[in-house]
Amino acid sequence: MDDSECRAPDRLRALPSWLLNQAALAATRLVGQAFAATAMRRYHYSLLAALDEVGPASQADLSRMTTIDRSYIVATLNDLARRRMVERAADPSDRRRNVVTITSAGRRQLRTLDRLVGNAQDELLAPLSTKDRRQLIALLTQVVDHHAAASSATAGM
Amino acid sequence: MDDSECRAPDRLRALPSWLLNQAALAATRLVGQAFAATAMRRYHYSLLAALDEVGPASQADLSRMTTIDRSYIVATLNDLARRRMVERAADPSDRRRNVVTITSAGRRQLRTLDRLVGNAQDELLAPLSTKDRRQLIALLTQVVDHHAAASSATAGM
DNA sequence: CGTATTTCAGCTTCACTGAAATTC
DNA sequence: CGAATTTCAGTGAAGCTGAAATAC
Repeated sequence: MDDSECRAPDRLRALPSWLLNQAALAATRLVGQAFAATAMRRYHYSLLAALDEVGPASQADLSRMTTIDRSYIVATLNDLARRRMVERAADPSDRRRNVVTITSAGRRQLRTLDRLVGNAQDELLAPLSTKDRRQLIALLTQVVDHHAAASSATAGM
Repeated sequence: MDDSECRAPDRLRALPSWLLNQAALAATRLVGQAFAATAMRRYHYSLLAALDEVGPASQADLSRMTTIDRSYIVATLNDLARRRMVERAADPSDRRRNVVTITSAGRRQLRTLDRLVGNAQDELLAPLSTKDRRQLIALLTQVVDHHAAASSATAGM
């Protein structure tokens, strides 16, 4: 039983879309393992990080910032509110909106998650040099920004 | 309504795992749109490509090659067999195994999908120069191979 | 009026687990 | 006996749609 069946076909290995999906899968697994002990998932982290960085925000804004679907925002904020990591209040200036605010417990949890996420990034990029890591980040950022701009343009039509 | 809510927080934008997930999402969307008219999904393509490249194979081998879960291999091959794009036969030398073979209809479909996938790659990497595309592929390949080796090592324990 | 926000219900893809039946 | 293969049942995360209620 050699490893001839263990390497992906070159047809797939040459595809950027396949490579991206495989790499993203590895990333998701590593972050998931790092978070396992905290009973938090990536979406919890994304929302806490966004709220910590931009301050109180509406759920629609959070959805646009993080690209997390509006329906998943609701469910994830329910989790975070139950654990007293965020607070929801009606926006007095626009009563359709909720103003979501991170609590000090949320900030404390965020610091823990920051550390766990950082370790997972190191594992993820273990085979790359510091220079290669920067290069990968720069290339991915170009791709992501390009398609974020494209999708927000089509969303407005 | 400026775009202050439309850009992801720097905390997330700096994370390789976040960038990979966002880029993989764009890739999945583009390939999905390209395949929409064919009623085929990415997994159908992966299996057809693998069978075309390595010849007849067992389902377990296909699973290891493509990293598609064994249970999903069954379902996807059912689809492909119903459309006469693959054939399943018992392996006379090991009656636990099925030998899966691509048909000429499968090869014909594969050529169509190859073209659609190629176009999607071009859209995906549109913001990058030819040199940058090669660089991105090389970096992703290093990451993917590293974690493929790691997971096949732990799988054997 | 149309549009935006929150929320809920539901659908699909897909990663993963467990277990049964069969064969090696 | 243990181990591998195929298959099925089921779980959960996550992307996406549609619609209702409310407010702008």
